[in-house]
Amino acid sequence: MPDPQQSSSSGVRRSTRTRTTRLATVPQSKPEEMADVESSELSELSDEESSDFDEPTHRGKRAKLEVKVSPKKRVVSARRKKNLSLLPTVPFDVLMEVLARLRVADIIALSRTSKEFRGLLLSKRSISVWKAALTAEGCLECPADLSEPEYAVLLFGGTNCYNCGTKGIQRIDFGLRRRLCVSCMKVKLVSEKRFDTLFPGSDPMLLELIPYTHIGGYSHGHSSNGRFFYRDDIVKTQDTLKALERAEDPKTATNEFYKAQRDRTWAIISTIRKYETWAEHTADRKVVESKSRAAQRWEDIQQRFRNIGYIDEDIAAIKSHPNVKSDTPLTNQGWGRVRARLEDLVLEAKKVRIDKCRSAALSDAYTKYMRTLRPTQWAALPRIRELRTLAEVQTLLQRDIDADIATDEFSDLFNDDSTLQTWIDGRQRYLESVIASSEPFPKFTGDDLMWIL
DNA sequence: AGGGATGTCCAACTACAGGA
DNA sequence: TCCTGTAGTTGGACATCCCT
Repeated sequence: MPDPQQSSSSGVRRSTRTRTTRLATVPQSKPEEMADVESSELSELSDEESSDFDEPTHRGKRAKLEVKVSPKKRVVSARRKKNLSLLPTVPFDVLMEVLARLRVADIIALSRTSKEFRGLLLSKRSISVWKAALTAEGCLECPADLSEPEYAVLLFGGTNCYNCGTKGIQRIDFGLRRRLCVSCMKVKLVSEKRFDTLFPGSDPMLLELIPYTHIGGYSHGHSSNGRFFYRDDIVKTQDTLKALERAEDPKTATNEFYKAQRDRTWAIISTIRKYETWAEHTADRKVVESKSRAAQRWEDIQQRFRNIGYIDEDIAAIKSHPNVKSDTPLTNQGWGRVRARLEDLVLEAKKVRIDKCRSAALSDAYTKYMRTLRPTQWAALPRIRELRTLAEVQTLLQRDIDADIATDEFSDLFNDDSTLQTWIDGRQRYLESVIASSEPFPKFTGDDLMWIL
């Protein structure tokens, strides 16, 4: 069977590692057991026309949660409830209209809220709700081997590993119809090369009945030429074949099973690329939308700072701050939370900028003053670094950052002789004291000089 | 020996739980 | 509702293994 998954340039480790497809998913986490239970429950849609309850999965645990409530109290509490618990009692047609307007992730979340909703949403008569939501989300048509709820859960049902429940698995393996974490891929995927070793005595033709992926557990997303099968799929298929051997007409039953499974596998494998491309485009769109929201947030934050008197040059200091880079739209409440933290940084940037400006103005004024003197007088003058230590200069530099300082004020520092003269006198006294306290120069002999040289 | 598959390391990124 | 810390994934680069 030709492999539609393989690119034409097979034989080379593809540089194009399969891209991560980040789709909108239900934010709440879902433990492994839930995934399994849900998977099995979703595998067959309920034929019930009403929203009958499913049997509790863990009777023991559920029993503890049951609280006996008198009928009277129940009525009172129901009236007081302001949650969604009464929603299933809304006329069916109305409810379907409402549900059909929800996002897929919301419908999944709703189906997980209660047995009533689960029963209702997994019943066949709710299919239109799922279809409408999937279409509104721009999804491709539901694959024949999946029900709409299964398809929805695969795309939007959370980023948990289908095997262990590990969160954050962004990549959907459309061949395996699962999300799998790296650890589970290492354990659960069977390379066709190792099939003989791991399943000794099994017919290799068995693999033609099972969908597969080209991304193994150790490939870090690299697509290889080999086929990787999900171990449980192999075991399940083996078990089915064994069961068929006990059928009335084993040969016919087995042949029919082979044909149906081959067709199903072919249908899956031949459409993988299509679904992957869709997922990539969706992920790209999500990134673009996220960037757009982040840009808007940045603009909003800048505007808020401008409104309270800061300039863009200072505001730019916070552009890379995590609170700014977020793509969450800026609300008044959000602004209230982040303002103090960000304003500290903007203020710090403003102080640095003002200090630089004043230092430059000081330097300019000093240079102009020095040019009024003879170069021989410069040696006695303080350097810029020393100048900044003078009390008069510090007073000027540390004036309130919102206060303007005229250029003349710096010039006046030097035009007033007392400022610099005080420093020069102090310097002179210091040098005289150093000379007075130092040892007289030793008298070197010729040998000493030779040694020094 | 060559080339593909597998494995390691690490920085960057992301989702999410828990706290405020 | 938002922020923060953390755990885990992703993906690039490179090393090593293994098959032909």
